[in-house]
Amino acid sequence: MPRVSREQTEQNVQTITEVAARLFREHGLDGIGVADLMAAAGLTHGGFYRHFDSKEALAATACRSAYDGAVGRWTARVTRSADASAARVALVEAYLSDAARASPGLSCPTAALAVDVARTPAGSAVRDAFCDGNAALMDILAALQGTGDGARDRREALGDFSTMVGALILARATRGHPVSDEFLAAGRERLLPGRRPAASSRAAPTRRAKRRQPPSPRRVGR
Amino acid sequence: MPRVSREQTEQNVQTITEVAARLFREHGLDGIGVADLMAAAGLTHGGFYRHFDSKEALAATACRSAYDGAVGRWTARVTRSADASAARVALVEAYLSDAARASPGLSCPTAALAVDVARTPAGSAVRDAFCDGNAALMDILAALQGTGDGARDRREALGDFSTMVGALILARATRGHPVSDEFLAAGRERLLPGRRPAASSRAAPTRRAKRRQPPSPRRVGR
DNA sequence: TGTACATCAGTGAACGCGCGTTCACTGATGTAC
DNA sequence: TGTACATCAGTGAACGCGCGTTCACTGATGTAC
Repeated sequence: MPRVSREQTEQNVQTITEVAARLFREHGLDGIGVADLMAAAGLTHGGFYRHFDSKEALAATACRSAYDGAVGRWTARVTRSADASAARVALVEAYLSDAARASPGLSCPTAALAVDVARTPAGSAVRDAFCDGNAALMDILAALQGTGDGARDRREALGDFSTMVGALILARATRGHPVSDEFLAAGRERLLPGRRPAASSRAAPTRRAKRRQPPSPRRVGR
Repeated sequence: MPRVSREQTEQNVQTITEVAARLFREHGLDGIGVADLMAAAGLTHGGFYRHFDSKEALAATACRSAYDGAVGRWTARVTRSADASAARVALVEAYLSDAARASPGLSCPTAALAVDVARTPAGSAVRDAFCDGNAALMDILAALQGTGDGARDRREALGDFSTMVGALILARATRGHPVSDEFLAAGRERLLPGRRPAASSRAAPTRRAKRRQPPSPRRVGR
């Protein structure tokens, strides 16, 4: 049933983009093909090039779409929080959660795509999309640091994010081994020292709640 | 010139493994083919299956080889250091250096392969090799923490390593942008607070050495 | 030690397959009158 | 508003290509005597 209404066309492009944003994160930029992407969007592969110049062009668009989603989720979490410090806690706990580990296709594009992007030529469209999106996330995280020094806020945000990305990637790579939970817990402990483990994490159930500490200031000793 | 001496055969297998250990890290497990790997080892692709059951089997062997190299380099650096604290500093500075960012094929297998491995089925040989090698690195790093508590040493090591891996991967993904240097610097600052930037890094040359601090204890406030 | 022969590491062509991309075609949509 | 027709989103076959893997072959190596 060819020739579809104008709004249906727009809807299809949107669906392809969103499906690609998910499947590229799950399988990598080279791990999923045009035909599979189109099939996942409920279409056949032949029509793909009426909407995108190439698979690489879709990858860039999908990457931006993935970051749009991430920025939206981060912003919503910040808005729901009482203050900047609570927002930072909420972001870190969501980032280093069982749910995030289990669903790379719906979680942070940076953690899912960074290594793929690093193997991409320097001027590529995907790389630009990645850098733009990543910068947007860093701006959100920097605004929550509250040191009163913009440059320092930024440095702290980059440091926080390095730990978040590393712990999440390591937890995913070791999924199934006990060390996977340990990475998530170590990342949270490093960024939110003294906080009790979130309910969703059962990294060390045997000694759960052994030493209940008062909620300490979020960054000890700086 | 077929049929080669027994020792030449062993040498060839060794060469294939080492070449694969480098090229898999550079291009990803799916980013380099058997023919290219064999060519890089100075051979043609036809003889490959006399030595390895499959490309995947080579990937597992190459992964172990990559970790053997990494463990050797880490151990050598520890041996050369005056004490555990100095060894930790040396490891972090080497890990988050310009040289490491520029040469994924010769640097940490975890940073190069973690995302690829995460997309691999849970029981795969590559994943096992990855987890074994990673555990060996964690043991080295834990032994340098010196909190006097083994479990805590391990947690600190996993936290350190999360930051190291995250900062290196992010620096690679953003290479060419100014933020790339910032990630390396932020990771070093986070793990080695108060230390002056190493000579190889010129992340912020304009305010270099503005505030020279005394060498502080390596982990403030814990 | 010397000779005859079996072994097998390496070669290069070939296989089937899946990929990104192209294209002739279809028929409902959107437009011109 | 109604009609005729051009447009073009989507289809499915086809293209060339590179991949992982197989295989018949070669001839130096290693061994049996």
